[in-house]
Amino acid sequence: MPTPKAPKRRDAEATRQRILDAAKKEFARNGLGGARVDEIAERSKSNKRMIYHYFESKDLLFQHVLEAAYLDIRQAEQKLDLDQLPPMEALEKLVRFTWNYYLKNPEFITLVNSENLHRAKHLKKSEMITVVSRKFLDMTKMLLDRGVQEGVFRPGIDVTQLNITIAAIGYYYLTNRYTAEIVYEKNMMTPEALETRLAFNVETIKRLVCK
Amino acid sequence: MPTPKAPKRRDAEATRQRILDAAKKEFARNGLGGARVDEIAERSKSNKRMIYHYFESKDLLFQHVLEAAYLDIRQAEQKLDLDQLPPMEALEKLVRFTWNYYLKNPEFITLVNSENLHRAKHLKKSEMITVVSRKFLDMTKMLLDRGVQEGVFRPGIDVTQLNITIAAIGYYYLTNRYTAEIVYEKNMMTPEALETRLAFNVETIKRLVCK
DNA sequence: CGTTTAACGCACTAACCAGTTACTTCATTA
DNA sequence: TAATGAAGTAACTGGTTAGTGCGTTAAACG
Repeated sequence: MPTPKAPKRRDAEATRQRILDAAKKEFARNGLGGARVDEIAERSKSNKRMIYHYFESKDLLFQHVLEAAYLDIRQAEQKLDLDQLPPMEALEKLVRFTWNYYLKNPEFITLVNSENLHRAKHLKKSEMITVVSRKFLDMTKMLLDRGVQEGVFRPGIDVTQLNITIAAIGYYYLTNRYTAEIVYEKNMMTPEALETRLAFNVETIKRLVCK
Repeated sequence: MPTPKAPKRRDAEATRQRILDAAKKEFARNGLGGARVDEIAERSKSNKRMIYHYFESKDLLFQHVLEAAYLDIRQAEQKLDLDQLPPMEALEKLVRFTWNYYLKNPEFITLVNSENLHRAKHLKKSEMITVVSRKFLDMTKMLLDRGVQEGVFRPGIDVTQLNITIAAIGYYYLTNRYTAEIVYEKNMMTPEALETRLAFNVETIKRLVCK
């Protein structure tokens, strides 16, 4: 008597999620163009037919992955509760959060890079992005205004420029670390190197906003 | 009588250069993976056989393009003559130069992005890079020391961190402008927007180094 | 002028890859 | 329990792409 075949469970939601997870890794590692649908199928322990069943095309799959990534970082930012802290402390918390998020979610950076190589054509189709982005802008605008009102930030700072700068000084360091290690002949990813950079970034932003 | 075929001139160096130029554009536009050798052949008014004759493989062609790009920016930096100016003015000149170089040579950014996606495997093989990078570091180190000695810069600033920050605040703005235009709902590339950003960057760096 | 060298280019191939076809297996529910 | 439709799979296809084989032609040089 043959061993009774273990009845294969079916779980649409779980399969969908496994595909999404595998796609995130593959897209982050190789970019949209370099990513292989076969690889995603294998890594998700599913198969190509299922990918096209749930996501229609490689581009649409990428769009889903990207949307999920943006949603995740914006949601995490909202949980920071910045209005519970004095402005300067809140700002420092935001700088540290941004750095640590990039560090712990390296896929985010590579996905965004890939999307910019494609001139944001996937993000343009997403309605969700506008909503979460506005919330993010509101949050930081509020922080900035509060800092000015309490007299700890100088007036006239543009929220967009500040946000871009906070992102830039962390993002650039991490995404360009491979070429930087050659140019500067240093290991950029030792715990000490990372700590040094974070401290430098906090200093940069504090000096930028202070009176 | 048919028009006699104009005898085709042969110029190895010119052909090589046309291939290199076309490759730079194609790699910058589509990344290493997305670039098409056929497209490079066509745009260079040569053909695929010539590309492989001069450059052996797609990867080696990419390496040549990347080396040329790094050499170009480093040479331009050396021409700034920063030691002819007071430290703070020299630093501002460097910040402005870096921004303008990225702006006028958008290929540079995309090539570097692509190389980092591939973990700098091409740059690792290049001996030239180390030489020009050291010169660049020497130049900025000298500037920083001079500023401290003259009492206009605070002591203890790390050259590498400073250089990375100067690059970051310009580079990030430009490379991520497509997604940024969606997130911030602003046009990032109008003359006014560019001017605003450059002014902000100068301010950021000045505040970072001042006492 | 004849021989050699190197630039040049057509046309091919072997591999690869996004997307599909045709089918089986399982879970739900009438 | 049988009908229905969704989940799941293997093998295939048409088009694309990096890389080549081989022949041609311009220039260099004795």
